[in-house]
Amino acid sequence: MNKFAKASKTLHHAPRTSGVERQASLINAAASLFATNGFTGTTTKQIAKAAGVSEALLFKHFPTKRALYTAILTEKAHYSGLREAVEEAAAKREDKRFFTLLASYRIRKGADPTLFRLLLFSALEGHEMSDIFFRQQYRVFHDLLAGYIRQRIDEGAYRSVDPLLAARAFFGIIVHHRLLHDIFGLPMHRTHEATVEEYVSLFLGGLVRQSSQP
Amino acid sequence: MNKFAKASKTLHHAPRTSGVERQASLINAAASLFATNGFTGTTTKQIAKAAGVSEALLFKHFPTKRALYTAILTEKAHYSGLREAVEEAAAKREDKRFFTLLASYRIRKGADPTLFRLLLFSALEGHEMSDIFFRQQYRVFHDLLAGYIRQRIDEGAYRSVDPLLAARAFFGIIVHHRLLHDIFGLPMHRTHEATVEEYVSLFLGGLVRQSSQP
DNA sequence: CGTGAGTGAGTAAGCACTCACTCACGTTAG
DNA sequence: CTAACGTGAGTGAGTGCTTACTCACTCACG
Repeated sequence: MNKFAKASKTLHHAPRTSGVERQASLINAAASLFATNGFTGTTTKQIAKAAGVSEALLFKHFPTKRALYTAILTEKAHYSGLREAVEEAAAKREDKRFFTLLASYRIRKGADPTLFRLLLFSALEGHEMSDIFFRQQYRVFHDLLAGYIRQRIDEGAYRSVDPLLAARAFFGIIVHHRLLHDIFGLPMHRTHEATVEEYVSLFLGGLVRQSSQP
Repeated sequence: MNKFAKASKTLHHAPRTSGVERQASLINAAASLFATNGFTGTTTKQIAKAAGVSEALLFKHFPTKRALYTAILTEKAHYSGLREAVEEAAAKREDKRFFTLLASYRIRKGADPTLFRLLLFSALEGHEMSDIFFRQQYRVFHDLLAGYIRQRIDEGAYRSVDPLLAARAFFGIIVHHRLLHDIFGLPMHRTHEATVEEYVSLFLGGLVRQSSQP
């Protein structure tokens, strides 16, 4: 990581980068291009150019274009530490906070659509890593959500719905929002926060007015 | 349509097909391939083979591969006559039927995922016809739904929610269901009818139990 | 001076697309 | 009734270009 100090010795010729750094920069460049143009829509020439190296070097690091794609999906499959915060809200039975956390993790200012696009492309194009990528990015929260709903039904707090379908419904609202705005390019019509609040309120409270006058 | 009678005259050489028929068979073959592999993932050779003609003939009908893709999106942009049935339910204020109709139009036995896949691919790959295709396939019902919800809010039947967001939430549940099953290949865990009913009930009634005991 | 980062110049296969051509068939001139 | 003809369906064999991938090679650095 202290390569820069050494690099100053040789000014005229480019300083050499370590293998892991180069690999990372190739993965980043490729991920962005694959997310934009898909697997078949991206050429190894484009990737090499974006990473600032020759195509030959790309193939020194990854034996095939497909292997590079696989490496990206494997690397990007890791998720951030949202789970802990969500589980805390779940333990305290803070329903609104629980759902708001889940929703605003995906609906927020400056959320990067790269992962979402990669996920969709990999599923549509039928890449072999698609399943694993899907499971890691998606299934984790899906199961967490379904488990919480089941628990709250058992406690009598929620209506007796199908927990799996309810979880999918909530995810549907969120995922669809991203589909509309990140993929189809629809403009936002409310702020992220107001949108999340409305979605959560709708999901928890439903649409039909509960008769307060009998 | 009586080409086959004439065909019996000449056995050794293939009977000729009219231009419009050939065009239609090319569009069908191409639509299926584009839906499966995307635009860049499909070759003109594959399309020609699937339609049973030479590549040269394909280019007699469509000047470029892109023109063929555009022709498909234009043709497939038309939707069936669901709107009338939905508007009838809306006029009668049959809430449950209204939402069930909309949902079961997309969630039903043997629903063809081709259109959905084409829509997703065209949006992801950024084709110029994507917008029009999206509008025709999607926006129509979206606006219809938002309009109905707004009306029912004015009549005091629904809670005072944002009609646009509510419409998107409902569509989200449905679209996400198709995403999971048609694109990600998740198995169904209930019947189509039971699933639709649960989704509609969830959307209309919400998740949280309404306190019947004060 | 050995190791490994890095590349220019390939290669064979595949790509979208073209061209010169054949042939089926309905129309029409003799 | 037939023969010549025009039109349009249909194709085999290309075209130039791009693709994923390779190889022989250079050179920076510990």
